[in-house]
Amino acid sequence: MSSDQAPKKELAAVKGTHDILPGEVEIWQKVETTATRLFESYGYRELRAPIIEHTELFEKGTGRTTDVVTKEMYTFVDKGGRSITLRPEYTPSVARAIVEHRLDLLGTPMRYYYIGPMFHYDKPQKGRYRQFHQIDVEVFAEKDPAVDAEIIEMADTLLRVLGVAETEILVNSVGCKACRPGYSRALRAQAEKVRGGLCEDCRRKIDINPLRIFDCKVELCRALAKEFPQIMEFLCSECRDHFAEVRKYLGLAGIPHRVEPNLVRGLDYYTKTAFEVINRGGGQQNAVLGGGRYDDMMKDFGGPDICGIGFACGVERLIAMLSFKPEPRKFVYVVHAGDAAKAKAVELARLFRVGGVETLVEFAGRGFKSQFGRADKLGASWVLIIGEDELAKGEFLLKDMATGTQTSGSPRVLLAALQGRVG
RNA sequence: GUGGGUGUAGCUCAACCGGUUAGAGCAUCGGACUGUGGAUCCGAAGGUUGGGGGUUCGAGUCUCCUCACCCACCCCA
Repeated sequence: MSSDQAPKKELAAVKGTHDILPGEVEIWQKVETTATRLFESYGYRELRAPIIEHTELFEKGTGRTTDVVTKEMYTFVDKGGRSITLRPEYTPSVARAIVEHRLDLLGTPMRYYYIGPMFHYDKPQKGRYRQFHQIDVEVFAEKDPAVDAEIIEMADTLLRVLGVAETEILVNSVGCKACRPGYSRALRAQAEKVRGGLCEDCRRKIDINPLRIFDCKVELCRALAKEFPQIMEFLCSECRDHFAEVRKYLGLAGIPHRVEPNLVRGLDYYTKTAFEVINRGGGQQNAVLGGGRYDDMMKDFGGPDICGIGFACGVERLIAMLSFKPEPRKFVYVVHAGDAAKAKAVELARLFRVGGVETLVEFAGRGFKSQFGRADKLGASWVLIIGEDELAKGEFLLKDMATGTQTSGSPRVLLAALQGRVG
């Protein structure tokens, strides 16, 4: 019946998902290779986890009370009766892999990165898609604040190397199990006093998670929140020292940042350091990167007591800020006419490719003129000409499309000339 | 999940107050031009006006439903 009503529906991409076509995919490749090289230079290694996990992993890891878990997961029952979820975030998968493979006993640094798709069942809008992509970085078993600064430095460097401007790094500490309850109580008490002035959502937040009142965009709420106690005054000495050290190392690294006492994270597991990179010029979905420390997550969901810290960067949001124009490719277009020339075209193209030269052969059977037109339109740097004369001589013409000059020579001579000129 | 906006050719857009066969530019393909690109000229192809119902003698136009996209709330990277 759906096919009667909307015959084209099955031929369209699923709502909130997108094809990344040639022309745009080069930007993705640039971002991916840049991030990969950068992270590897810090000693981080790629850890690839499956796209699907047991639903329970996110319920325990991300948190049963979070919006992500309660209403935004792609969850289904597989044929074996298991509840399976398309990962909404990556951190729980890495934690799971560590426990499953006892990576903590290997003695190797537990510094991992990954770039791949995540899934949220949300209503799509700008900067928010059902399948989106994240660059994810995680460090485990490093409780030293210097590592907090290290990954913030990596995040900042990634953005700078990619040429992203107009961003700002916000940092905060959200405390720990020892000190945050006290702060929550103080916050709740203060919020209760001004309950009548708060919006409906914020009144609900008073009981659930008063810290999230700081996220509200309603003018009056923001004004009232300014008078609320600040977490810095409530941090225990350990958290206070930790935060001071993070800032010290950020300062030594020359990383500009702003302490934002109202910065809170959406996921339950964060402790101590929380940070975010926002796009100043961006619209509503202006958080391009966010993360923090989660020292209790592993233990809380039944694993070993290993602390962690990490961040996730939204690739779509990152790319939206890029003005990067990919370099035009340098390649050879082979013009050929006749069966013998076609066979020779295939042979020489193979030779060129082995020699590291990108070479395109088409078989549409066009005339010479039309083939040159194709080569021009596709942006070929050179045209290799294979016709009867060339076949007879065993020497072929190579035309430089920019200058129009043609040189004749054996395939190996021509290849050698090209090899010096391809990037 | 809740609101608002927009859907016409591959792309960007026309089409009066509801009125004949829904047009143009770009792109595509072909020809002028049978071994040499960008230009020019000529031609062709391309559409169930997102889909479905309703009103009407007549709907791209009005109306309802639906789908998709965009924007905001919400959430978050």
